[in-house]
Amino acid sequence: MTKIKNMEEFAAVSGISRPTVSKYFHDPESVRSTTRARIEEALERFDYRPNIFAVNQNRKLTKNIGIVVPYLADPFFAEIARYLEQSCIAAGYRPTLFSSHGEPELEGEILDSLRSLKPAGVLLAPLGRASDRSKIENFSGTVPTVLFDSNLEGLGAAFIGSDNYSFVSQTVEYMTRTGEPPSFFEMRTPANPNANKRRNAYIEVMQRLGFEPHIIKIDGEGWGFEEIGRQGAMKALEEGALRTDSVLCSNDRLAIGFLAACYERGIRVGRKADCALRVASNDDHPFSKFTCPSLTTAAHDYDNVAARSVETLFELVENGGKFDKRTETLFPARLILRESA
Amino acid sequence: MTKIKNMEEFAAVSGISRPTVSKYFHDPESVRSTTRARIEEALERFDYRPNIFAVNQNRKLTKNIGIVVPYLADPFFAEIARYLEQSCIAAGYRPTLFSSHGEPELEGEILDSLRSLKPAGVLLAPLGRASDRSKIENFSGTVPTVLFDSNLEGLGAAFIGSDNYSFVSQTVEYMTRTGEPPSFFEMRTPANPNANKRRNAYIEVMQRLGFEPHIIKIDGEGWGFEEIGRQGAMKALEEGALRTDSVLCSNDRLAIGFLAACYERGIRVGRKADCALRVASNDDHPFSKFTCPSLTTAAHDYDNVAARSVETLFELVENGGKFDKRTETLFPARLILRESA
DNA sequence: ATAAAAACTTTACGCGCGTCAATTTTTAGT
DNA sequence: ACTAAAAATTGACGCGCGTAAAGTTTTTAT
Repeated sequence: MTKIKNMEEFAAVSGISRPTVSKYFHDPESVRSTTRARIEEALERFDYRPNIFAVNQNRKLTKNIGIVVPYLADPFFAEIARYLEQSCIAAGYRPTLFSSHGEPELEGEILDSLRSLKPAGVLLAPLGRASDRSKIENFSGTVPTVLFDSNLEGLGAAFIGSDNYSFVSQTVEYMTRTGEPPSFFEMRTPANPNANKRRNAYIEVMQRLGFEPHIIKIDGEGWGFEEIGRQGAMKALEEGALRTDSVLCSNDRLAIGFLAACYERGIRVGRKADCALRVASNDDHPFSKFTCPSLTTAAHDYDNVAARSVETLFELVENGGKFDKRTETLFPARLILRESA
Repeated sequence: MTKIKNMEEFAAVSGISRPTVSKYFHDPESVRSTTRARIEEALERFDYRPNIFAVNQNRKLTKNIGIVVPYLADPFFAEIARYLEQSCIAAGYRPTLFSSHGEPELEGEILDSLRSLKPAGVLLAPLGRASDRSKIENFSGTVPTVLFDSNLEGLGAAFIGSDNYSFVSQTVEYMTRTGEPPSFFEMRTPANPNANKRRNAYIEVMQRLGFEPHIIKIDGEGWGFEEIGRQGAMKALEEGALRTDSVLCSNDRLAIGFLAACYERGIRVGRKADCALRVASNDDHPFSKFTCPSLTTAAHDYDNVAARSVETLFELVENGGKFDKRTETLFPARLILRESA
């Protein structure tokens, strides 16, 4: 079996001219079926693959897609990244995964190095408040960009995410229907814009239901939400900051910390009679099934968010990188009843 | 400010010849300091970056490095990947992160697409038992490869990981010293070779200490360890499979499931007097601090494993991709005492 | 100051493939 | 079977940069 060095040689052994072979690799459907058969048969025998660097150098538009998430150590983002990756591959693109690791500077550097990859498009879940708006604006002006998970108003060609109102209204309504109205437990300066939407939704829903909103704001910076939640909960429990026996955490990672604090202090959490506190939350984090007690939460529509994100990006790419107007697509949550509330 | 299209133009505005500019980008130290100053001054004014595809097409050795982990939704791997990424960047390389997502076929596809990236080297944490040995053997014969976390005997130019004996001996010795000897809780057919080493270490240590080993093997396939651990624990607790009040789990993710099962069944876990069971584990998973109770475990030496892995890879690359003989470097564990045991 | 070494410039080729224009072959349609 | 349309071939150029050879300038050392 001779080694095939380049497309020239491969064209020779397959009996097809190089330009036609090139066309085949660009789009197999673009050549006659008999030709395609001959190329694919040669492909079986010689396992040649076009030099990816030469291809990308010459194509005006590459098949590269960048996927950027804010914090990969959060399994939520790892899961969604997985789905996005697979969808891109299935569509014939080459995804590359990046994590900002919670650092705004790194997010900027990623966008820089992404630019030099000349990607056909980018799926970007920004850090949020900490993001360099102007940098992202500049970037998405050059590269077709779809934002997901975390919305930065007006940035990117489209945004796909979850409807935070749907999350909070379901959890609040459930808790008020089955017991006392919840306090809202969140970080004082949340990194993520979803947090603000959730707080506002909490206030609105509580008022609509005729209850007075009560928000517990805890200190802490960074992306170590579990620890922040744990310490914040310790403090809140010590100070008796809860008005009722119900708490709604802004997100599951805070709730994980909250439950850990309750356990440490010997407070039984759950909806059973012998429990002193009910805790619910939002996100349906992969671990929320394994907390003690298991966490009642509102689940993202993972699949739809991810699927719609890639769909939108592909539309954007095929549309030349521009949409007439920026769209925002929000998917509702699904309430997951477990033991904690 | 004129747009710089290529190195030719950049060389012109910087007043240096293109070959010298090319040399600069390959290694800034390789040009005279006055020359370097002029280039860097021009760089300030024009922010030009060499076309990465053209560079990689022509260089015999790229600056690309592949990082492959078996399961990115496990925060342990996300964390180690983060460290590896940053070390590579600091050394002037361009890392690309891949996850096999627990699927052997995907691991193979990643190696294929990695090959076409012509990487200078690859840091590979294989799936383990499910990996296609011959494929990895073939790959590491072509591409300088360092294995980490999960050892496949004889494969890759080197292996860097943790000393499983150190993990288990510390946890077993601690548990026997402070209470009854533990049973060992593990999957019947573990995906990871570390699991086998841990079981053997458990048997050895127990015998050395004069206790009879007792292993509880649970069913389950795949990478959803928490759920496997939870169900296995439910079954084991129902059947009264525990010989003593102590359990050592093969890894933290199983332990997370175990603790969830205990909580569901109302079994108090911990080292206090009112507790019925002690549970310890291995890995120091990022979440293990927030379990209920918090998990006593043996921690990987994350930093050293990661640092040594990249160091070894760089040595390998500088050594032309071959070592005289394959080395295995193991780092000992550090016992983390928390509440569960 | 002078010779040798080091660094730079000029010129030129090649990498592997995209793409175009002109030509030839194959397919499809009445 | 004849013609127009579709597809493939041939030949050639260019992408942006690595790299080598030969000549020129600058630096280092005696």
